Amino acid sequence: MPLVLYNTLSRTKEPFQPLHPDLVRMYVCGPTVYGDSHLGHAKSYISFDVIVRYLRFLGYRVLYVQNITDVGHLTDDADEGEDKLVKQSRIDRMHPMQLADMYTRSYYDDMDALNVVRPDIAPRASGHITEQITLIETLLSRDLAYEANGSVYFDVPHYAAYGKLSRRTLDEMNAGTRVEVKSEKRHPADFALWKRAEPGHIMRWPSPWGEGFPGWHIECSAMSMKYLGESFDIHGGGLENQFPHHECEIAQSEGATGRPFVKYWLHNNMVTVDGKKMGKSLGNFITLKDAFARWTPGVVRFFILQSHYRSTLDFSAEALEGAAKGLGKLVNTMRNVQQAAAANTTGTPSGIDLEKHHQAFLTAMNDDFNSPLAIAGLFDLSREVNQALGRGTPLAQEELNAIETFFATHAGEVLGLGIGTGRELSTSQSIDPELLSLFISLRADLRREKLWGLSDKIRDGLLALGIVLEDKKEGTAWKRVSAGQ
RNA sequence: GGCGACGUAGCCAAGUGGCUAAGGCGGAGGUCUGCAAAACCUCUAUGCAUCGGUUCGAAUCCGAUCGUCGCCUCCA
Repeated sequence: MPLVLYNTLSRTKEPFQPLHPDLVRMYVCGPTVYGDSHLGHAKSYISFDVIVRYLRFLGYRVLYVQNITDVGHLTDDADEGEDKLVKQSRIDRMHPMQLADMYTRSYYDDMDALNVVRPDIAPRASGHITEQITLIETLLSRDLAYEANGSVYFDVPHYAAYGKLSRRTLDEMNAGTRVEVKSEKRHPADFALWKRAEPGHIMRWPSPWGEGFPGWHIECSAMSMKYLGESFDIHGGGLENQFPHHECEIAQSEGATGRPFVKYWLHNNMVTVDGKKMGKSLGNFITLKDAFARWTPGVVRFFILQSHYRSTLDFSAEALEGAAKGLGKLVNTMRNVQQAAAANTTGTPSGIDLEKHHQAFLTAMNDDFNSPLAIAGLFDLSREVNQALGRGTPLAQEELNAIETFFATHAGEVLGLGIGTGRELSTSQSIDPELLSLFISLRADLRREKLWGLSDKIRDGLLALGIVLEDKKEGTAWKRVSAGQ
């Protein structure tokens, strides 16, 4: 089955056909950097990370652009609304750009920990004011925008296709109680392309309409088209950006170019807590830095990938603990294979059909990136492998290597779980392996003498330091306390 | 008020017309082990919010009802 993906534009799964045969151009809405990232950010960026990784795995060349929003958006629709970055910087007594830089670094720290591949281009809104002004001028010249008191608004009633992504009509929006009529706007649905800066406003740039700053949606249109062209393949983002943000992006972009903007719109669903959206407004968010204090980044990543990107994912400590155990099982299997391989024996084929598992993985991922189903397949393989290892008859070196490669590729690289790639996404501090092997050797002597009390003292003592010992036929293996503890 | 989702075992979560409803966690029992740990084996939803309907056949399609949530203001 070829790759199909759910396109919000059509509300159906469509076969994936990039505009150019081997090149995929993809844009994902990045964070507004005025605070630490939380689990919701992780779900979004891990989801699109796996999509990028999988497309590359399929052989596509992917150009991945993800912006950093450092201009901020207004906290409300009124003229006196304050830029979130400016507001936070006043609270923190920092320059807005200092704040933006601080949280940009914080964001990448968290994403690096989660093994999220960095975008190929990470443009900042503040660095692309010129491009945004140019785009606004184009819209003005096309009579799709108008100036009012130093601000510029998009003229929504003059743009017929408005609403095609979110499937809303202007009538419906008129009926809505939450769209306020602004005196400057000709129509309640009109949205700002450029805002006049009031005297105290710190973030301001010169423009043909006086000093001001860009509106809430124009940056993504300007930057995506600058780096990916007027038409590109995939645009991703959180579900809550579908309207108005992405609807406005389409209007601005297609209004300016007259060409289709994006072929596939992908939206990830949210992380919930007790069934409610995790977000800044509710104050129920868990920052990634807090989460990492309790679970390793790998566990967080695994937890997120165990549900589909278009499903909501309910956070609870119990669910995270379950994910930690599950990931530990896969990591153990990998370790078992590596230990068996280290024994360097000649052996017999186990009958494990890796090609079958590969096909199952492709089938799962080709169906709109069904990572939970793909992971279920990894557990199936894991069980087969452990059965084979426990059978007593050693496996051939080549087969063990093939299994190791399979895990390293599918779980480690495509899903980014780090398994078998030498990068287990663990935060625990390292322990000297040579010192450890001395203890293990000492304990082996004690066990030979059946001095169980002393040997158990070593095992318990190491456990207290976060090391688990496992006595096997081939000898004693050790590992850090299972991922996530 | 408008628009749109979702409701599968104690928890997380696949499955969207057809063998006995994936997988993980948890739980019960067992094998292995000096004891553990790890691993493996067996069991753990006659049932997919409820009630109707369509169909030879529905968790899957349609309708109603109940419940939860999202968007309509910045938000991944």
